[in-house]
Amino acid sequence: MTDASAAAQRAASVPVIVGANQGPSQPGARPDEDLLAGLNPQQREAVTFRGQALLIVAGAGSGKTSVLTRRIASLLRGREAWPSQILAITFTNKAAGEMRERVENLIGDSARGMWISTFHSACVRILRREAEQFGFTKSFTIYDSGDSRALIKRLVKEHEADAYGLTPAATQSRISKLKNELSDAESYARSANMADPAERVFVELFAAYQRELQRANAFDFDDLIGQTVFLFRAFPKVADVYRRRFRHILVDEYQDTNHAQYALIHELTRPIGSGAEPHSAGGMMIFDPDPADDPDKAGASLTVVGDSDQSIYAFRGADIRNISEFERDYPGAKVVLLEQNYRSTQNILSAANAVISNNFDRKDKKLWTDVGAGEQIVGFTGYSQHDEAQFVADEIEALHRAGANYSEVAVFYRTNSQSRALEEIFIRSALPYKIMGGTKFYERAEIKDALAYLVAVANPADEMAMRRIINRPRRGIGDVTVEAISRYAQEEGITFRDALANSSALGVGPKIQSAIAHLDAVLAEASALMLPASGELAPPTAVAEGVQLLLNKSGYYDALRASKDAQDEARIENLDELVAVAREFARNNPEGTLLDFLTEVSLVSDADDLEDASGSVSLMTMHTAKGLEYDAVFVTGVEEDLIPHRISANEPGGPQEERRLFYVGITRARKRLYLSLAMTRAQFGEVTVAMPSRFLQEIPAELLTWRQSPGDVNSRGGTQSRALNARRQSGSGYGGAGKRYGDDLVPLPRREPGGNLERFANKIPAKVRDNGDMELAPGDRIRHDDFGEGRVDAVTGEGAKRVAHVRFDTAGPKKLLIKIAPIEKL
DNA sequence: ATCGTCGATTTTTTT
DNA sequence: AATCGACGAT
Repeated sequence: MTDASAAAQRAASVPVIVGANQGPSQPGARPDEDLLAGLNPQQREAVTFRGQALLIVAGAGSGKTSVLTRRIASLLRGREAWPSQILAITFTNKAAGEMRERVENLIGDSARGMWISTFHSACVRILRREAEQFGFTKSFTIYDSGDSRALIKRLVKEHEADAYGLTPAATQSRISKLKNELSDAESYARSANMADPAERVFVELFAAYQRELQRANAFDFDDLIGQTVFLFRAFPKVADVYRRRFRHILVDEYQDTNHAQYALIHELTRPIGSGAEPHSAGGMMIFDPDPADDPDKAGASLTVVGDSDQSIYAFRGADIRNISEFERDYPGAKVVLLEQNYRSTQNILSAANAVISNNFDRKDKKLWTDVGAGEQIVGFTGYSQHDEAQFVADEIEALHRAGANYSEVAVFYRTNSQSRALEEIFIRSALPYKIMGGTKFYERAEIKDALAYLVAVANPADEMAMRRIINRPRRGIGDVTVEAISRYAQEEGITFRDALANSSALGVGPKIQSAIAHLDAVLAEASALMLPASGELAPPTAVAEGVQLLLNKSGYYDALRASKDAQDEARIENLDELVAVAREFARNNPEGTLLDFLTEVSLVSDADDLEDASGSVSLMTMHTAKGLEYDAVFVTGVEEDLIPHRISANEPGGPQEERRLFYVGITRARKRLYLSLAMTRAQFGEVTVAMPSRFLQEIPAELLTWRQSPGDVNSRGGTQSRALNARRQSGSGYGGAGKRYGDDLVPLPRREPGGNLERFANKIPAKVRDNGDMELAPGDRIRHDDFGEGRVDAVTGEGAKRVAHVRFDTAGPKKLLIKIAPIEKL
C-alpha cells in the first residue's frame, strides 16, 4: 500500500479531533494547547521547541512517538508548515503507517501530502523521479539481499574468488559495509593494500558487482541510500529541489542510522544553494555569499529522536556516533531528555536499568516511573527448549484465563530458529499465535519466481530476473543455452530479454528455440497488458491479471499442478495469495503501476503488515520487537551463546550490543516480564548443554522469582540448589554478593566430585553427567540425588532428549531429562 | 538436461 | 534437522 492510499483509507474511519481545521493561529493564543495535554515538561519542550536542530533523547517507553506526532501536528496546526514540507523518517514501514495514523488522529485530513516513510522508501521515491539523471531509468529494479547474494555468488564463481577466501556471504557483507560508508570500488581501491592478491580480487568483485547492477538497471538496498547521496552531491540543483521542499525533517530511531543515512540527512538539511560549485572568473575563485546568512535559504529544521541504549544495529553499519555527536554536527542544537517511563512497572525498569548499567561508556540514564513496583519478574528454567516452550504456553494460558487478551502477550527470542520449538508446543496447546518476520512470504522461491516474471516485464534490462525465470518451469533450457543467449546479447549489444526474440540466431536446437520463442511471446503479451503505450493508463487490475497471465501461459501453474510433491500444493496457494495481494494493491491504489507494486513488495517486510495480530500471541525476534510494547513479555532462551550470541561474544563491542538487545527486550513489557531458558538445546540436530546467560546475574535477585531455577534443573545434588538458594536469600543477586563475575564467567556453581564448589568457565563443562542411553519405562523406580526415590509415570521424547515424568515419593511430580539428570535406576 | 544421492554446512539480528 | 551444492547416472 502506498502512503497516500493508506492515508486515504484510514482518514475515512478516523474521527477528526475538534480544532483540527481552525484558521491560522491568532497572536497570543496557543493553537496547540490540546496537543500538550497530558505531557510532562520535557515532552512539552520537545513538542514546542523551534529551532534548527533538536535532539530528543528518549528512553524506552518515554512517549517519544507521542511527542513526535504531536510535534508534527503542532507544526501543521500552527501553519508553520504545509504537509508537503514535512519529511518524517521511521525505521519500518509499519512505524511509518502508525505515525501517519496518529498525526491524522490529531489534525485530520490535512496531514495528507507528508512524506512519512523509511529511509529506503523515501530514497526510492526520489530515485524514481531522478534516475534518468545518472544512467538509470525510472523502472529500475530493487535487489533485496537475496538477489544481491545470488548475483555476488555468480561473480564469485566467475572470478574464482573463493580461492582467496572470498565467500559470497563474506563478500556481500564487506561490500554492504563499504557502501554504508559511502565508499565505492574505486575509492576503496585507493586505500586498500593492492599488494595483497585477495584484496585485488575483492576490488575486482566489488567493481564487477556494481557494473552488473548498473547494467541491470538495479539498485541494492544500500544503493538506495548511497546513490541518493551521490545524486545530491553530484547534482546540487537536484538536491536543492528537495531542500526547498522539505523544511522540517524528523528522524526516528536515530541511533540506528548508518553513515550513508547520516550523510543523506546532512545533505537535505544544508542551506539551499549551498551545493553550488564555486565558479571561477578571470582566474579567481568566486564564492557565493554564505547562503546560511540568507533566511530564505536556510537549511531545513531537523529533529532526531533516539536512545543510544537501544542501538542494536551496529552489525549492519549503524553508527552510534551519529547520535552521540549530534551536538557537534549541529552546533546550537537543543537537547531534550525524556526519562520518565510510561510503560513499565518499576520492577521491570529496575531490572532494565541494572542490566544496561553494565555497559561502560554510556551516559548514565535512569528510567523511572510512578506506577509502582508491580509484579516480580518470573524466571523459569526448562530441561529442554520444548520444556521451556511448554512453560511459556502454560503461563500464557494462565494469563488468558485470568482475563488477558492473547494479543497483549509477546514471546521474544534471539534467533529465528528458536521459534520452531515454540510453534510446535503452541500448536499442540491450541494457542493462537502469529510469527512476525521470520520466513518471509516474499522470500519463498515460488513468490520470487513470480516476481521475477514481473520484473522481466517491468525492467527488461534485469538479466538476473531473466536468468531466474528462463528455465522455470523446466523448459529444457540449461546452462549452455543461457550462456549462449548471454553471449549473443553481449555481441549484439542488446539485452538478454531482447535476445530471446531472435531465438533462431542462437544456434540451439529447434526444441529449445521454440521454448525460447514461447517465453518471449508470453512476456510480450504481459508487457502489452501491464505497460500500455505512454499516455494511456493501465487498468488497476493489470498487475493482478498480469501475474495470472504469466503464471498460466508460462506453464508455471501447470508444472506445479502436475507435480506429486505435496509442497507444490502449498506453493500454488502462495501464488494465489500473491494474486490476492496484487488485487488488494489495486484496490488501495487505483493508479498504482506495476512499478509501484514491485517497489512495495521489495520494501515492505512481513513484519510490517502485522495489522491484525488481534487475538494472537506475537512471536518475534528481539530485533523485531523494537518499538513495540505488550502487557506481558516472555524473553526466551536467556542463555550463553544465544544472548549474547556466540558469534558476537568475541567481537569488539559485541557483548555490549547484545546487552542493549536484551535491554530492548526487557523494556517492551508493561506489567509482566518472564525470563526463561533451557538447560539443553538442540541445534544442528545435536543436543548441547546450555548455560544461563551472563546477563541474568545482572538483574538484582530481589526482582526475580524463579519458578524453576537453573539450580533446580541442572544440579547434581541438593547441596547446590541449597547453595544457590542461600545466595539468593542473602539478597544481592544470585551472582553472589559484592562479587562481580567477568563477562567470561557464568555464575552457576558446580560441585566437583571432590566436593569443592567452583565456578566454571563459560564453556560447556567437560563433564556433564551422562547417563548414556539409560532405558526407563513407566513403572520403574529411580533414585534422584536431590529428590529421593520416585516412580516413572511416563517417558516422552527421543534419543538425547528423552524426558522422564517422575512422581517422587516426597518431592512430587518432576520432569527430568534422562540423559543428564542425576538419577539411577533401582 | 534432469534427477537422485551424498556430503557439507548451517543459525544472528534486517531495510 | 534441513537445505544446498557437487557429482554421477540416465
